Amino acid sequence: MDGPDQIIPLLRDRAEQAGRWRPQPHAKGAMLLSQGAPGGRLFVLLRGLVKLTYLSPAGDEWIKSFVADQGLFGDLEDAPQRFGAVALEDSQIAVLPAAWVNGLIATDPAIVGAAAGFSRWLADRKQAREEALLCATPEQRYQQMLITAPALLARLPQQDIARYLRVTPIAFSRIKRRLRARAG
Amino acid sequence: MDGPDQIIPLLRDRAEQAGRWRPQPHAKGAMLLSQGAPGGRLFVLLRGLVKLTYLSPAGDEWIKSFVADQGLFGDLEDAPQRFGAVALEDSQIAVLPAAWVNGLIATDPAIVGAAAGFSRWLADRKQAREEALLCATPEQRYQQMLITAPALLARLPQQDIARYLRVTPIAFSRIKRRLRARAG
DNA sequence: CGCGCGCATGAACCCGGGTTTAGCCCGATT
DNA sequence: AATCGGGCTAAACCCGGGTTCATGCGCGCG
Repeated sequence: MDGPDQIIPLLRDRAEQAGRWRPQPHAKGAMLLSQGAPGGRLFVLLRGLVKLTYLSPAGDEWIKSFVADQGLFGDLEDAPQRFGAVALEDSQIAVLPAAWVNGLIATDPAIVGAAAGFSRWLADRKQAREEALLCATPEQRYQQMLITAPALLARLPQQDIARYLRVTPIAFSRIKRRLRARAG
Repeated sequence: MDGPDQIIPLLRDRAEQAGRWRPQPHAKGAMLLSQGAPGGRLFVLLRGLVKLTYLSPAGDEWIKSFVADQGLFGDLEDAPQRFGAVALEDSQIAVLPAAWVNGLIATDPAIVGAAAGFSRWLADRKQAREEALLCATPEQRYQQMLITAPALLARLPQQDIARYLRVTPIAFSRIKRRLRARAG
């Protein structure tokens, strides 16, 4: 189950040949994608950290996932964006039109396999996220994160960790205190 | 965004030609798939109703989704099953080996498009489910279901609706009472 | 240098969901 | 017909998360 590492170099190579490779810097805090805006663009994160967010009807922000260092996000469908994206660190990002990428996936033999592998990897992660949201408490999700993604945790503001665990920052503070009290 | 309706007739046709089409009846309550068992099989539901379930470490069952009347479930990966499946009504189901289906998807030109369409449809539904779990309360999720899937709700036991909304049956009972009190 | 703003945390209170126990209804079994 | 069992609901109690208000800290800006 390979992540985005297989496909990004391929995308970069093909995009460079097509003269479409124009990575751009985005400052910490920049909104890269706003929910509801027209979609159809694939974002290639080359360096930095990004959060993908849902906006609830009540106006609260909840975090779908993070993309760190190297990764892909966006939507290959030409439909309104279902989620937003905000840079949490200064980031380097290239943007590719979904139509062009879809054409590539349909024709380029080397891309096909990498795209399929990335899709499987993504589906697997979504499955795990769904299972965690359904089966685990916020505290259990945090403990899981402590094990599987300690480096990421260190880079994230408490607010965003909380919004990812699906609690308020205050409740997250209490969770940490509970764990401190239990473990020393 | 098409559902499974496009691809099922194609799968049936190809499977019949390969002598692999053997639909079998399963009684209400039958466990079709148990979490952790070897995967690699695609289930084609032709009639009936099935729930897909996660088992939490604590032993509680939570419902990932329902498949009604006509649909596909299972896993095309050859990995341990991430979720279980139980028939909620007497059902008619054909089982196809994932390896064979994957071969079909790789070679049969008519299948390719239908499979891609189904994948998009599935990804879209997963996205919606994730957003609902993150952004909405159990009560809001129930109200949404009342609008979008009233026919399904009528066929489901209260327990399973609750396990899908991610509350206990008792809390679901309270939610319904609250809504009754508010609306008459 | 001091001011202010945002982030993290703490305390107090409320509310909704989990848990336990009990009662009801209905369908199936004997 | 009587009984048993499972599904649904109700009541009482507890706990964890949401909300609000307040404090402290660190950083940047004037």
